[in-house]
Amino acid sequence: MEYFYICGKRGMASKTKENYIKALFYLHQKNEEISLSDLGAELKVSKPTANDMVKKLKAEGIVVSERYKPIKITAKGKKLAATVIRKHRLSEMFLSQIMKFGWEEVHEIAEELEHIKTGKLFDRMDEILGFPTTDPHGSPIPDKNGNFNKREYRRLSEMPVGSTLIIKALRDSSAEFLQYLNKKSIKLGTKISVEHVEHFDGSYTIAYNGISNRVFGKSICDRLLVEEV
Amino acid sequence: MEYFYICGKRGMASKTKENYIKALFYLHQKNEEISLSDLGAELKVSKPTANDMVKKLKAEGIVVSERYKPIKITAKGKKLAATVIRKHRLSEMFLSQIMKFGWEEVHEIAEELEHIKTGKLFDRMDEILGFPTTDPHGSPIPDKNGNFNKREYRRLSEMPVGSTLIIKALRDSSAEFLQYLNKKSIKLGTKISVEHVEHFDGSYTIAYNGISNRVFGKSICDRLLVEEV
DNA sequence: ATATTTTGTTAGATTACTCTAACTTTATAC
DNA sequence: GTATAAAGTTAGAGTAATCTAACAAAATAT
Ligand SMILES: [Mn+2]
Ligand SMILES: [Mn+2]
Ligand SMILES: [Mn+2]
Ligand SMILES: [Mn+2]
Repeated sequence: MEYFYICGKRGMASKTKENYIKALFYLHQKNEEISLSDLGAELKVSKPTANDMVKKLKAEGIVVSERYKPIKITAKGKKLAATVIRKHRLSEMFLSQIMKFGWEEVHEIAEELEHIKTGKLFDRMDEILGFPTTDPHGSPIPDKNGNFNKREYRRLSEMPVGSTLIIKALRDSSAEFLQYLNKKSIKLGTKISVEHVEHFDGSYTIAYNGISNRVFGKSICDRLLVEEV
Repeated sequence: MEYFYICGKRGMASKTKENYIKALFYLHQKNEEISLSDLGAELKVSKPTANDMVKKLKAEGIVVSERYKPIKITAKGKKLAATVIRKHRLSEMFLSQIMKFGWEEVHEIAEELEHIKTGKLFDRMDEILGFPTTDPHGSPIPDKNGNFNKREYRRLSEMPVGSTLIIKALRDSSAEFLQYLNKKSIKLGTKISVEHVEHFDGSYTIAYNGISNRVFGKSICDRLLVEEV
């Protein structure tokens, strides 16, 4: 006998599905075509598990996929992803600006908040925050229609000696990296000037906050997104 | 082959279990001994479903139960319930005071927020709110050790003619009742005086907000908790 | 004291999500 | 071009939460 299994309203994506959709969206940004292995790795699940879910998402029109072929996210999938990412980033901004959490603390909490169904919670956050366009790590907050107003920033590691720059966003928002930046007093908006580039190892010598001669390795400069003043 | 199925950290109650624990706590407040039928009804699940969960909760020391005997919640169960209720009521207070939601809107959102694992979210709410002791409906917020500072208010329906009272809490926090109170401009803290009691049907004629001769039926007066001025 | 109703239990099944082990297909390397 | 490696699939199974149908025990009513 059939009965309806209710996880919230009918047709609504579960927390698990939402996490898959988000992962698919992030992977698609790096590479149009998504592999099952990457999807599994991203979500820390086995390939058969990821495969099963891809079949379900395919049936719902969220991805297209054929046997042995890479997965592609559909327009519907991207829109769903955007609504979850919107909830995530508005939450991070709210936690940071209104509740005074550090930018290294907000992601973990937002990872849970993003699955809350009641949309007006996020609309109210949006309103209280004054309709922000970026999250505390400089990533864009999609609008209610799922459109990202994506700014194309350059990596600090690409910029020449003599540049005067502002830190606009991060390519890594892990708590570890953010704690490192805290220690170095680097924030979004910090103005820096490139004093020297060591071409041998890609390290940068920069000045900021009135102090010069500060050295950062290539891997750090690769993670910092900047804009010319 | 056995493996660990992780829903959050090991030993942590799932969202479903938390809802059972909360329901058990509420039922225990009305009646020390809890029936499976009541538990099922409260959570809108079948008796076998409730029965299965009770067996699991028993194995975890959250309830005591024997075949065909009523269920009792243990001290451990009460403490767990209190932490969920604390999250719920702090959330309601935050949504109401800081995010300016109506008291009729907060319960639904808090029902989801209460399951968020990250404790510091609620500690920060507590701090921002100035360590409140009651929620927007006048119910006590348990402290971090699970202690309720329960005030024993009287029902308006028990009070005699001539009483001067303040509305302190509600015995029903459904959106429908709260919307009714909104329409009648009744809030927590509203000062009323009992002008007449119709013993035939239990209806009350009261004055408040400078207007007298306002009639409320018994079922309404039964839901309002008051304190003498 | 028996009949009826309520309450609780058992059995069998479904959905969602996950795993490991074994296999197949496709890609890469030499 | 075959050998090896990587990626994807299938099969079988487990946990958590839920259901219905059928039955058993306890409480209530007559
Ligand atoms: Mn984040
Ligand atoms: Mn998440
Ligand atoms: Mn509530
Ligand atoms: Mn809940």
